[in-house]
Amino acid sequence: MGVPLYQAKAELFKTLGHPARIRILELLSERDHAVHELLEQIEIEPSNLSQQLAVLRRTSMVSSHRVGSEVVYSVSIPEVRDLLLAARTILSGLIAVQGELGTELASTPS
Amino acid sequence: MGVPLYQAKAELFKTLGHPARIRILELLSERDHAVHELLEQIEIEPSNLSQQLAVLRRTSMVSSHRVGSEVVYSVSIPEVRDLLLAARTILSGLIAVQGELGTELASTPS
DNA sequence: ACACAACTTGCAAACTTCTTCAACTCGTGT
DNA sequence: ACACGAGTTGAAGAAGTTTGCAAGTTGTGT
Repeated sequence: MGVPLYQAKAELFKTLGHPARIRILELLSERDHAVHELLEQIEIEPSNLSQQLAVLRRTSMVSSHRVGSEVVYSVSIPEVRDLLLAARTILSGLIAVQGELGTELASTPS
Repeated sequence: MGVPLYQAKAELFKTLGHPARIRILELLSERDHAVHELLEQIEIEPSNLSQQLAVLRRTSMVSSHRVGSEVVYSVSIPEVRDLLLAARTILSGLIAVQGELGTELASTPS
C-alpha cells in the first residue's frame, strides 16, 4: 500500500515549485550540464545549487554521474518537459487575460 | 517589467503543491462543485478548505459565484487538466520503474 | 605528497506555509 | 426579527523550506 495518488502528485508539483529547480530542469532538458555549467547560468551559491540538485535527485527527476573531476547531471524523466511546456501555456493564457509581463513571454524561449 | 518567467512557473507549481488543492482541482475539473460538496469528498476542516480555495482563487485557477446560499466553484483555467494528466503520466512511469504503489494507480480514476 | 578545482554535506537562522480556533458575513426560511 | 446553514477571515503556533557558512570529499595535475 502506498501514498495516495493525489499526494504523490502534490509532491511532484512541490518539487517543481522553486525557481532554481525550474531553471535547472530547463537547462537540463536542452542538454546535460556539469554542475559548474549550471552555476554559470543560475545566480545561486554552489552549496545552494547542490541542495536543489539533491532535491531533484531524491525525486528521481535527474541523475548524475561523474566524468573526471566534473559531475554531470541529466534529466531522467523526459516527460518533465511536458509539464514545463504546459505551465508555459497556462502562463501565457493568464498573462493574456490579466495583461502583465507580456514582453517577457514573447521574447524568451523558455 | 514583470516577474521572470521561471519564477512565475515556480509559483504556478507551488500552488499545485498541496494534496487538498490537487483534490479540489480534480473534483472541479469533473464538474462545478459547491463548497459543501467538496467538503464531503475531501477530509479537511471547513476553514482549511476555504483557505485552500482562497489560494486557488488568488492565482486565478478557480472562480466562485454565489447560488442562493451556496458558493459554487469552477475551474477557470481548463489547461490545468493537462498539468494534472501530465503529472499522472510521470507518476506511472516512476512507479513502473521503482515498483511501488502499483495497485493504487491501476484502480483509481484520477 | 600537495595544492587546487569541483562538488557535497551538516547545520542553524530566516522565512514561508499549513492548520486550527474563534469570530464574522450573508442568504433562507419561519 | 431571529435562528440556522453555508462560507470566509484573521490570527497564532506548529511544521516545513530555503539559504549560506564552514567543513569535508574526490579527482587531476605537478
